[in-house]
Amino acid sequence: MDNLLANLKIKVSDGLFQIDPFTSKLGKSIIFHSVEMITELGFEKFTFKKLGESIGSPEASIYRYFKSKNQLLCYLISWYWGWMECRLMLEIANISCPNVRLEKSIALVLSNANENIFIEDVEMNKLHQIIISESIKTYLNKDVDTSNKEGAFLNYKQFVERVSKIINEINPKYKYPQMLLTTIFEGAHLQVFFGEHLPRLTNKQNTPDYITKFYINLALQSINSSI
Amino acid sequence: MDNLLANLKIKVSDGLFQIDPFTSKLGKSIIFHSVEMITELGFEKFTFKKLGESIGSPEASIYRYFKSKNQLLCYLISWYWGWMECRLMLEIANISCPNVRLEKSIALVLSNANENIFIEDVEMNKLHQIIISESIKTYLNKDVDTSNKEGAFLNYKQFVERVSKIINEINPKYKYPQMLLTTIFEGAHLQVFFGEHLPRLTNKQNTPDYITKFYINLALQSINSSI
DNA sequence: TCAAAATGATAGCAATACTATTATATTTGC
DNA sequence: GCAAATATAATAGTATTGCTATCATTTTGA
Repeated sequence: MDNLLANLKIKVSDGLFQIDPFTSKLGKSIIFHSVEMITELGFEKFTFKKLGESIGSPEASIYRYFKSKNQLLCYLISWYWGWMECRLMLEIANISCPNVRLEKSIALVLSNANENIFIEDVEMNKLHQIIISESIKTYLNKDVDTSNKEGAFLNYKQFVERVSKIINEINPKYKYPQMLLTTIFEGAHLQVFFGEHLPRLTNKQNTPDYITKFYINLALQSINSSI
Repeated sequence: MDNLLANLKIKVSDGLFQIDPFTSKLGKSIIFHSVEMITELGFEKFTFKKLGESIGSPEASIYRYFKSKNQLLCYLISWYWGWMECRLMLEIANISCPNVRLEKSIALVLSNANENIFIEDVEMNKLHQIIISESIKTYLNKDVDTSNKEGAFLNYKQFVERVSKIINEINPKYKYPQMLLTTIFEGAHLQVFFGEHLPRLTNKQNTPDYITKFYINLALQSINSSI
């Protein structure tokens, strides 16, 4: 599965970089080390200066690839969702039952906690941690409309779109597929975080897939009950 | 209703300030102007220097009340949830049916968009906007455990706790009340934001209360369906 | 092989997030 | 009513951040 995707170039909107990082050694190094560093320090304490030191390149060189650390974060997150869309296609291919496809889609969003896949040397596990803790920061700010125009959320929107089509197969009259899905995806990420840091805000169980099961139930009930 | 709460001091954990802002004129001015300014600029572009200028006091004086702009944000958000808990108590008092109480609780979380209430001169409408766009930033970071120990999330936890007790009245065997509620509350805030900035990630309707209705349905279905 | 492109080395700059010091008001307890 | 305590103002300073600019050097691809 990782081998298959290893030959696949994940498309990211060209408003999210100055130079495509996967066209050079330095660019790939920026991606690799930024994932490591943001996972370790968190986005607030992460700086291009520190990144430069860890890469062994000057800060200014990084700015040739990404005009700001925000743009880099947007890139990483978009890249993640591009990859998730590929995984989704493989995961639901040749499965006729839309309910099963939906279940697999939801499980996929939470799957990175269990397995670990490397793409272009990047530990996708760590990128998943970044998605959980940092992705919301890319849109919950005053520059959201600009980022949106630059295509920052395209891959995420496409992912949501694809799954929402499955919902419409199950129940063509269901009116809120996107709303339900973003509730579930963002909620799922949040529950992972709460489980680790704010347990009173969740209901952590011993089974590793309790979050997945909870949201699959939530989804199916909502979709099937409404007329 | 605002008159009633006007005489009520909202309790905020004392780890969230250096000097209680409601004990002095300058402190109140900090609260008032910070709400105005964070709403307008967003948290990232908000600084104590700008706040000082708008108040007419030096930056250093603000640091005597709050050790950082993060602490101030935590204070504001905790104060909001303290106020919401008061509103909740009033809202559900003397209502015997737990389903109705739950419905009113969920509606309450989204109510600030419609009405506007002033507490201590603060437009709670604007504070609600801050909750929507900024509150997640208080916990999605590497200092979350420290903030948690300082009591930053106590008022929110209490609010969730109270509503989760209503869920347990409806279905004592329901295992995920906190999980369901944080999914709904955070989701509800997010859908408001998406409706304004990222419409492809939601399903905006013409009716003003479509989000409320969606989440009330979601909640009741989930609670009643599980054994 | 030679020009174009990418990278490195270095400097600089305005803004941010604070801390520290001293002077001046303001409140308060007696 | 007045001294003492406290709060606030005025000012300065510092390390870091988030960039931009310049020029030398290395790499590259045609």
